[in-house]
Amino acid sequence: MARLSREFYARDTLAVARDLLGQRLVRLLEGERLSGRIVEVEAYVGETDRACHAACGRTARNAVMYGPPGHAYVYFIYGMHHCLNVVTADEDFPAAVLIRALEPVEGLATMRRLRQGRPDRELTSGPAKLCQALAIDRTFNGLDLCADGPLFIEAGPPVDDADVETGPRVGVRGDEAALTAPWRFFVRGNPFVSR
DNA sequence: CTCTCGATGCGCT
DNA sequence: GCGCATCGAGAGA
Repeated sequence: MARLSREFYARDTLAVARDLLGQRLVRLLEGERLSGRIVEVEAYVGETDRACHAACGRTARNAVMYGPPGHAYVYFIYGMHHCLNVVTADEDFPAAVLIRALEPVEGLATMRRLRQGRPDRELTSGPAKLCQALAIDRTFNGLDLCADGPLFIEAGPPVDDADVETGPRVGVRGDEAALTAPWRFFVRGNPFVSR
């Protein structure tokens, strides 16, 4: 399967979020492929989105969101967790899609080890869980997903509109618009969708 | 099953 | 200092 192109990411963020469902996130770890099917994402769109990390303008932390599309934006949260986003839309417009859940496909044994023997259902059913299962940390911040590197997204079988469900984003703070925007996209009925 | 709460590092006000 | 795009343990039902 082919690696997704820069053009895929250089589109409207909500369209990218929708289309990321069904694609394959791949992590190369010591020669092994760890991968999963993307089943849940959330869009964060520009400085007017009060839940977006760029809501207060550009800082050192969110600078990658202002860069070119197709790069990883990885941040550290709650003193112990990492979350993975992919940068979308045009350069200088801060937007990204948070990868919230995967259905594990390759490298299950290694994922179980990295997740300290948690049940398979809990290997990648959350944004910080999947980073732990795929050994993704801050050193991946700014990584080009379109280049020849240890982290990328491959094309997978598309998800039919009938199987896509949307809703408000999980765990966000902000104004009324940020709390109610239906910018969470997930595969209906998939057991690896968070909560 | 549901709910509550503590852990823990760091960027930003 | 404050607050965070979370997780998992523990308690109760």
